[in-house]
Amino acid sequence: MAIYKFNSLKNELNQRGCRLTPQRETILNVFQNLPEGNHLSAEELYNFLKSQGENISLSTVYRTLHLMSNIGILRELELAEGHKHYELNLPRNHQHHHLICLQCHKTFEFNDESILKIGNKQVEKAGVELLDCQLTVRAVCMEALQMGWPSLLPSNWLCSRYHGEKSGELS
Amino acid sequence: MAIYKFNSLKNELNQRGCRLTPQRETILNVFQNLPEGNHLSAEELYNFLKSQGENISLSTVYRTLHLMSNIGILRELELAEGHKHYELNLPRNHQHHHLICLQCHKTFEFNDESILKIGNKQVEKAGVELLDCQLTVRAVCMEALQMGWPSLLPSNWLCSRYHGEKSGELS
DNA sequence: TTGCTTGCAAAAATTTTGCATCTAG
DNA sequence: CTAGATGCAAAATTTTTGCAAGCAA
Repeated sequence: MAIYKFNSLKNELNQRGCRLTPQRETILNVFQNLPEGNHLSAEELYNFLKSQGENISLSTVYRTLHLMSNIGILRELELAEGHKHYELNLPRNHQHHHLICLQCHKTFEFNDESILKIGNKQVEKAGVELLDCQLTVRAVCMEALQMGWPSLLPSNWLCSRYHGEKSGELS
Repeated sequence: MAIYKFNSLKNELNQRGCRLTPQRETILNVFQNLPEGNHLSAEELYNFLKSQGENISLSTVYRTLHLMSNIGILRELELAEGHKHYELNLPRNHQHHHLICLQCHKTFEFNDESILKIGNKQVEKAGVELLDCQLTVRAVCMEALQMGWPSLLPSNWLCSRYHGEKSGELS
């Protein structure tokens, strides 16, 4: 389950002149233990760490998220409004994709191997190196459709599933 | 070139209990005249409008961008760090996708018809209605690779192409 | 040791909101 | 007319930064 053990992370970082600090290790661990399909924003990660007794500053959280995304260890997700979310960037063949309802921000996940093939084709054509490849489908969910979206939907109606920004909580 | 004429936009809005105001029309026009491949953030749109002598408040810009994205007239892009960008959500068969270098934020566009097919399959399976379907590929560009990314890349090196957040300016 | 990292607090950047006023339908 | 929209200014949110002190390699 854990993709990055202490040493592979260390190498990954050292190779770039970065260091493996306890904070970075802790943060990566959180992501490794996150059930598939969950993802965290900077703030959520910060609060989660705090709730676990880990005292890592919010700046460090932001800096770590950036670092790990730029390296390709994490992937940055743009699901609903507000903040970015992050999750582990699994080996290519395990990457999944997202379908989001713009009404309730509910997120569905799906896999499709041909997506990576498309990404690879483009990457090859452009002569660049692929880090992450994600398909994002924005849609309107069944519940909103049943409520009569678009014309009959009360302007401030909220899906029963809508709860703030998130689609999935840390269980 | 103009997808939405006055009346189709009006219908699109009225159908949802929204009104066609001069501000909304002006903003849509900006997007319709934006060369393909360009996209604007809220701030950029606001400044552009100002430069054209249009006095539309920043709040209205934000409110309009949200409205139009939720309706499916605009699509929200998550290219590089910082702010969201928006562009016209062209008819399905003209949608394009993005490849972004995480080092220089340079954006390449590409088309691939099979992507929409994948999106449609998922949308059908989930019983939702598709609004937008975009593949985002994050990568490291050739210039960074030539500089020796990852190991040899000076930590604060910037691609020659890097210029702030944007990949393309309003010409 | 040396230079990358951290935490803190302050600042910047981005987005949202309340409310009085205005206006499209 | 009336519900929806705007502009303004203030507030909230989200993210970045400078700098002294700490620590991995």
